[in-house]
Amino acid sequence: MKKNKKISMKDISKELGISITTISFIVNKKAENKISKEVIKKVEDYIEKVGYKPNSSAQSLRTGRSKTIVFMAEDISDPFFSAIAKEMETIAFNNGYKIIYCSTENKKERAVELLNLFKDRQVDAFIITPPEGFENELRKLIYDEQHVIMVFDRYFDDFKHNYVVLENYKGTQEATASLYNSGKRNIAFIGIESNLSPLKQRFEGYKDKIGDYGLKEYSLLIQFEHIKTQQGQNYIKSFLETHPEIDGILFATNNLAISGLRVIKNKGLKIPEDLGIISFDDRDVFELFTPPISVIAQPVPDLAEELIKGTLKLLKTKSANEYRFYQKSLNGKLIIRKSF
Amino acid sequence: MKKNKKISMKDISKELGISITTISFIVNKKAENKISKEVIKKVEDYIEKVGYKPNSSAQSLRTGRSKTIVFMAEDISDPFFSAIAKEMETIAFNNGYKIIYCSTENKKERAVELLNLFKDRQVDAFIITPPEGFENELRKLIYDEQHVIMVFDRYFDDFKHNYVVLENYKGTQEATASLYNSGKRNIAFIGIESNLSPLKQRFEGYKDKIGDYGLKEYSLLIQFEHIKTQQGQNYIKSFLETHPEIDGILFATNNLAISGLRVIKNKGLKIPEDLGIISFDDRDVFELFTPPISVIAQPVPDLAEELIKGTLKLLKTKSANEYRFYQKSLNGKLIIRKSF
DNA sequence: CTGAAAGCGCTTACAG
DNA sequence: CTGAAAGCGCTTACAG
Repeated sequence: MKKNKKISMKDISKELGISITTISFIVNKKAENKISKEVIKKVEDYIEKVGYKPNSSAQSLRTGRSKTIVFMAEDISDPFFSAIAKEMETIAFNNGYKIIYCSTENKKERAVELLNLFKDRQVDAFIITPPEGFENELRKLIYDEQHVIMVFDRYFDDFKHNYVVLENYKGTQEATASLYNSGKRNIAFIGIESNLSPLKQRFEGYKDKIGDYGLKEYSLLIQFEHIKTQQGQNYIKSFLETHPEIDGILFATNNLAISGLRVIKNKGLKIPEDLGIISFDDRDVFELFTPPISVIAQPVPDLAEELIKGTLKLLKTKSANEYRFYQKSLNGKLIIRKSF
Repeated sequence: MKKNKKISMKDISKELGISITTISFIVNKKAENKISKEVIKKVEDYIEKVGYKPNSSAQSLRTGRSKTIVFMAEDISDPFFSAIAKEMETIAFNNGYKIIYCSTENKKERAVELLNLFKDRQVDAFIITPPEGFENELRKLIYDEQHVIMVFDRYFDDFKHNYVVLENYKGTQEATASLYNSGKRNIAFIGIESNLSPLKQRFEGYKDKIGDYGLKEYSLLIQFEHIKTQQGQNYIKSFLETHPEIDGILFATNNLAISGLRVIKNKGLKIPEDLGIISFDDRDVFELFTPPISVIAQPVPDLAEELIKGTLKLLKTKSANEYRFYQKSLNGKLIIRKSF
């Protein structure tokens, strides 16, 4: 079946009459000051010629490191997470790491299942967007010290961990302020019912700002599973109908805004005349919408870079036994278009 | 560092006084008719209790199979490919396979690089969207018979291979017909300059249909790297300006349509009055656009299912030495909205 | 029905 | 500067 049998160190050793040890050192670039220049050259040339690649399973078995990172996204098909995945890819590969992806769908059970699937499977690091209720599993995972754990998009207060997140509180403060500055005085917040840090902080940012202005608070929190459903749209619709005075809406996530925009279109409401709109996260659809929707954009390339570079750094320092927490919080970027 | 050392078969063997062989059979469900019920029970209970998981590197090293599939997408951050990735995920995991992703960006050099990165690294299968000019590498890869190779989204005529693709020719025929039936008589095709099968066939479908109607052909082919750029938009703009009689446009891909819609918006052209529009591939933005854009949607869940199930099937039959080509061609779905 | 043993392809401590 | 050898944790042909 396998036509050309793969070549191993043993084969090279026999062919060149050089010990496996020496070859291993050369392959792993640990030959400096140990092996003579001629031998190195000879081996490297031969490796080049036959296209030898070390067997990674054997390496992993021997070293306990697999050069594999699991990216446990909330949903790999979400534009935000897939953009992050794309950005991380090249940096990971350039450092000899491969990335396995999976999606928790923000469900604790699913996350636990996935974790069990990968936990003992020779994975070096996890980049995780933990769903609600995942604290204990996460804490255990960190405590075990078997893997590097990098938490993304959210974090927990009750224990220390590595994370890369956004300044969500600041983001909605700014967003609320810009709606206010355009003259809106009945500004609503449409968010998600959740204890996850970004969702809570986005709500807080709005509430505090509204408080500063002495305005009335209007808020609708939708359950995660209804964000993209007709049910979710119905909630938004009746929310708007019970509060016809609302003249501005801040959507806490892009998917929420998309559901909201469907409702607004169906009701024939005019943006920005009837309603000023701003959303978290940028997407093509916001720019192409009529009128274009203002957003607080997340700095995807920066987030991705922090995530993967941080993880790789921890992977290195961990084996050197110098462990420090990696915690980054980046600012969102307000992009004003024509929606208020 | 590692707090709780992992348990191995040897540990279980010592603990229970049962040979490693027996334990291996039980773990691999090959114990039936070989090992007594009591021993099986005893071992299984112990495994359950201590949460033993076999070391996958050791398994891979021994068997030569890694239970890993590489998904070499054109671009994992593209909504189409990330949706496919998401759909494949669960089925793969349920069958004990993990998926590593990467993006070729439709560049041959990048694809070759990625291939070299993974080729000898104990990967069982590749699901590939090959870029243009990748035929020879692909052919070699298939000929080597080291991996299962499943080609996605496009195929090559000059050699036989497994693939899952769309009926692109039919798709643009239908699209052209529906533009015609709405009264448009100067229908243009905006596509990509490429020899890749879907791109060629989409163009062919349009040309043949236009020929059937005895209409004049208008076409603009843009290079892959300009699809999302300002340059690409400039091409579209001047194309429309040199042919002001054009009253309908068929866009060959979603990204092309998005660039086109930007141009149309900027020029203040009215859809559907001035221009009827239809695009390949569905996206949120088309539904939310004013007016909503008609599309030929690809059946993402079906494509993904065929892809991963086909790959898993080949992975099984290959080891059983019964090799047949897996070739599927699915129909797109015309979704009529308000854009003509 | 069960077990001893070889070997997959590496890395690395040790010896010289 | 170089090599012999142990061992990572499995699977599987072979023996009984």
